[in-house]
Amino acid sequence: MHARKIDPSATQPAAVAPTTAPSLTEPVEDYLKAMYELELRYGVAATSDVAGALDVAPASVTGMVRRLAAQGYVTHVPYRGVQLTEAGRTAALRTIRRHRILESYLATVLGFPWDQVHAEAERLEHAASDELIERMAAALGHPTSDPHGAPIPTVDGQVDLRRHRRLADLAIGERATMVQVSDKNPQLLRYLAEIALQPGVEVTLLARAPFDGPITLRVGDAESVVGPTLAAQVLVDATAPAHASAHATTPVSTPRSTKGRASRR
Amino acid sequence: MHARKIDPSATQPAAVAPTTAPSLTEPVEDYLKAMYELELRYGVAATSDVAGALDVAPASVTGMVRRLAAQGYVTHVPYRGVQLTEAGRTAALRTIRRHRILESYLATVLGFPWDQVHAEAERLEHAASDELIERMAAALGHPTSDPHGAPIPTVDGQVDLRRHRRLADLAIGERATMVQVSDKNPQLLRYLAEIALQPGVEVTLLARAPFDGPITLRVGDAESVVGPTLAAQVLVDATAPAHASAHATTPVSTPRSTKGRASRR
DNA sequence: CGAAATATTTAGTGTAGCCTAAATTATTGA
DNA sequence: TCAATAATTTAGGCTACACTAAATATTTCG
Repeated sequence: MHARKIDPSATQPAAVAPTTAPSLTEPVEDYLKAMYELELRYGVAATSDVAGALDVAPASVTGMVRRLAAQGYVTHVPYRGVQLTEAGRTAALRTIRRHRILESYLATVLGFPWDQVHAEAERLEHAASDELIERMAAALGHPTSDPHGAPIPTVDGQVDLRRHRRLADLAIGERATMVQVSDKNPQLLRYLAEIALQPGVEVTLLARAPFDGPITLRVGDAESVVGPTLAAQVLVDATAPAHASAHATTPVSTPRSTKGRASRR
Repeated sequence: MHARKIDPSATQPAAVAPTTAPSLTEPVEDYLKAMYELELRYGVAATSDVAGALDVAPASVTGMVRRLAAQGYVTHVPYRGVQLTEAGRTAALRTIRRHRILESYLATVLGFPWDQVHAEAERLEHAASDELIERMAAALGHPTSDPHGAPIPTVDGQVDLRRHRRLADLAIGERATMVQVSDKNPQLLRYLAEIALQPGVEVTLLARAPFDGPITLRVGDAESVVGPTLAAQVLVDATAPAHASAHATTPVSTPRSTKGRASRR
């Protein structure tokens, strides 16, 4: 072979893309996860929303965003919010996968009540190795959703992004299957467990009092009356065939260009 | 009630002793654990030994020791080493309990090979809640030793401190039960697994070549020849009655005043 | 015993993340 | 439209934990 011209810009070590996972710090993983979730909901992650989600001062978010942008995990237009890059999204989904598998394992295998698994997974998600996570997933038969019904991203970053209807929006007399609720409010979760309103369960909206009044439900065989705030947080799907637990294999995709999403104020 | 004089030094919040576990940082837990183990072996933890155990510079240890002493976890005589206080020992034993229960759980329930559990437990021990640890312990039937034979401290800080003989020190023809080996050397552990030399197994020392030469063993039904370095790391007990696995209930105690222990150089 | 070797501590730095207060930019509504 | 309000960033600090280099104490050994 003959000599080749060498691009001088290539003589420096050139920041080779690491083939191994770069091992992010705990705060970094938390920021990326929070930003992913905000971006999913609002199209963009606002500084104050991130601050609220992580319970830190807005100024701290600005500082972290600077670091994350320098490392290529986010793009940032000052005063305009943050968007994850591909690398950022990948990292966020990895953390979310760990979190949800941990939640599932803690609830299913170790018998944790479903209102406690979030807090526990929140800490373990930063410490568990990939091997541990995959062993847990295998022990569970590779679940596709966590105890609260949230979809578990695959190892290669695919997530079920289907949106669900809110229980609050059912028509009177309409029947549906409860599919999901946020894992972040233990009191709410305890109450839902009490009235047996959990993923996979059949619900019928029996009545809705006017002026945002209480909503009467049939849950399984029992009746419950709940407030509109609760009903807005519970997601449901039109009642499908039979099998109640894990979602069957269904269309799945990664959120690509999110541009042109609804902005929010 | 009448007016009282107020001690001005008491007007600041006064650093009330926390009744809940103070939640130590990860580095602090690591330092205390390392110091506990060094103190057990040598009576006192030398700065350079701590540095070696944690793979940090000696100067970093001095800095941390200052902080730990200020918080009451250790006492420090400059140039003379460190001793854990009661609080320090309690914290260290808590971390060690977590570590060993995690190792047991990972090996027994999740099928991790015994040479991998140390590294995994090393990270999880800082993140797992007490509740998780106790649920794991319960799932295992409250084991008293980990996969490498190390005794698991009880919740209230009791540990089995019995010393064991080294395999290397058996007399020729003597038979014993393998009881323990350090969890820190994966290669050694893989090799021991290969020759089936694991806790609970019967060993007989068949021959010892002179000048620190190789040692011939019968392990179960097979014969193996091992070096003296390996044989010095494996701990054994005079072969007892029958049951091979976990130690039965046996005298247990906390290391109290360790003063007057052998100093080491 | 005293010099060389070894262990330890001090001094001076650096980085990641967090904070508050003050400045700046964007948004809203009268 | 523009002033008030809200959101964001800048400026300046702080703490924990690490490092290197230099100073000091201890131990060992000729």
